[in-house]
Amino acid sequence: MNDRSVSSGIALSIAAVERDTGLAKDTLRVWERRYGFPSPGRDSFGERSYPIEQVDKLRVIRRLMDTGHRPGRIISLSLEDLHALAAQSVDAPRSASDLRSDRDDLHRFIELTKAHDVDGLRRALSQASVRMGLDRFVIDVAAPLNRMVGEAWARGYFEVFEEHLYTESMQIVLRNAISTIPRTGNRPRVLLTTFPNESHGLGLLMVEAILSLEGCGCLSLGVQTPVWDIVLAATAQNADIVALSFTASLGTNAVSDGLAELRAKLPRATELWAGGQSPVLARKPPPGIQAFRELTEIAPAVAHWRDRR
Amino acid sequence: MNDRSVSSGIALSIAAVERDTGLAKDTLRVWERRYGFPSPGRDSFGERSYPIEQVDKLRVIRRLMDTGHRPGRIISLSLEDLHALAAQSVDAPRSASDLRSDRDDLHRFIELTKAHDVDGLRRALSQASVRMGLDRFVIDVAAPLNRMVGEAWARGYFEVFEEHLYTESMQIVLRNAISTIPRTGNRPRVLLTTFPNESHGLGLLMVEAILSLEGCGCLSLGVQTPVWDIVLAATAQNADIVALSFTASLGTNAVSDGLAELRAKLPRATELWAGGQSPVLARKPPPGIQAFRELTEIAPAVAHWRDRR
DNA sequence: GAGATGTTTTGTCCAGGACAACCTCACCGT
DNA sequence: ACGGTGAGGTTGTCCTGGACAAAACATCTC
Repeated sequence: MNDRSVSSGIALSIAAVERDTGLAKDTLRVWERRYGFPSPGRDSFGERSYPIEQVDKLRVIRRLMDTGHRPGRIISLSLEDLHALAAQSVDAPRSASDLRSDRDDLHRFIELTKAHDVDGLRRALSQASVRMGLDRFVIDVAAPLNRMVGEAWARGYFEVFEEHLYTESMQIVLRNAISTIPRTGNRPRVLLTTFPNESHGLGLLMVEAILSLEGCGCLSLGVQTPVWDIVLAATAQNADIVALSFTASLGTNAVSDGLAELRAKLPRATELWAGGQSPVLARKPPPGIQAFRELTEIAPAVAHWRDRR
Repeated sequence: MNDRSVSSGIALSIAAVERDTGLAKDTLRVWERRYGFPSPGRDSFGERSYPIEQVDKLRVIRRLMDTGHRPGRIISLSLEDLHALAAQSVDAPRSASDLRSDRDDLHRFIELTKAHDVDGLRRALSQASVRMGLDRFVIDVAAPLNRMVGEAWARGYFEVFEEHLYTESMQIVLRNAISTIPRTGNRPRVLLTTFPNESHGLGLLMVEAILSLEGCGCLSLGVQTPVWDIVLAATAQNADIVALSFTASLGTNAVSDGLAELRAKLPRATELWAGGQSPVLARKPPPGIQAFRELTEIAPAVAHWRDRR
């Protein structure tokens, strides 16, 4: 309705910052009030005008919060300190399952992405998937690679667009692989989707790959399905299981509220499976919902479901 | 942070309504103040609690606004009147290019979607694409079908999840078809993406199909790339053209602001192409930006680009 | 009819206050 | 040593009511 957010290269409106950082307008204002950061200038209409450097810092803070940090503690740190913090929290949990050799292997893909060699990346991923088999590829390559890419971004090594290059390539490879799996259409029938505001579809594809290999009848609605429509779809398709995928980008409460709402509206007999990086799932699995921390838990869960029939 | 939006089946919090309708919280409050609708109840904390029927009506209003209606004029109409209005604005512009026989053909796909026969739909689309050739398929089937599906939803004929079923199937078919086109990697090199908050990737795929058939070197970043990262990617990839796709869902100002910002940051030599349903593109093509109303304009534009070299 | 000029409509921004849920941590009893 | 409990700090989201620029529309003039 106006051009408040035009920000010709130098500064952004509050709406543009919300768009680029994922932080709500209310949150941006209250941080300014409480912590003194961000400290936007004002344009000729008296409205906030955020310098690009502050927006960059906000993005890094947002990312660190996704990994468990709290704003009050980190908001006053310098950009360098924040990057150091990101690198440090990455190094810490490197343990058992991440063997050195695996990581070195995976680094190849990271470097291909960094070199912007999309064709090479796609070919390498595709080859790996064929060589290892889709299930091992998803669990041993796709999943850890996703994490590494996220970490690379947090450390400032990757730009957002490089993350997009990777995501797009991985999606294409996964979709391709899935389409070669013969559709048995067997039970359990699984409906796959994400909540609104959760636009990350990679997790969905990984789950779909594993479930399809297990011989489940998968139907993906793609991303961002409103709760009520998930219910309608599950009923219409007579789904045995509704599977949702989350990243940390979706707010904690959006996850727990949405799950509770969905559980309430879904028929008793329909199971609700939730997986992904959201902290909610790690801590307290809400009642009536099966939370997955690892992709490896899926196959046993399917077997268990079949046992119960 | 709390469970305000839990809304156990009966009513939604303002955040949930924003999520499900795409109307900003501020807008919801100001409509209530001005028009008396929506008129949410209050929960035990004194916070707005929107009955599900009002949310449904809001969604329809939102959709009608995308097609040119103004809230003040339609907000007091009943749901039936709104549906009638939707059906009417659909019938009106049915003219030249939409021949009767074509539409009957396309109705087959609509009915397959309505029957939730995903496999059948996917097969039928795939066959059509092979039979007609990808370029004609995109222009004569995919594009009008998209419009028909949107209209079917506005009329209340489709649920959101049925739209998702259609979208997902069409995406799979298009991706499949695109992957069979030999990658020449020739000029012009085109970078494809959408702005943040524009999560609809179908338009992108249709454009990618046409451009690839024309022998362009396409690179898609997927949806929702921040402006600054589009610039970085275009520079890194040495793109000749940046192509953006819009639906009417992205706010008018978000489109024009974003385009202006992007144009300012992009190198002069890089062309900026924008296409889709956004009203902004129809009315006034902003300076330095090439606006496309129809997919058929793309091929000549590519030819024209090559002429200039 | 085309263009200039007023008027209404509409979305977004603002300030500053409130509060429930969450997190942290010191304290206590076993 | 350790699990539980409660006080207090932290944090995101919601609230009210006001303001204003841009867009859309209506009206008048040549």
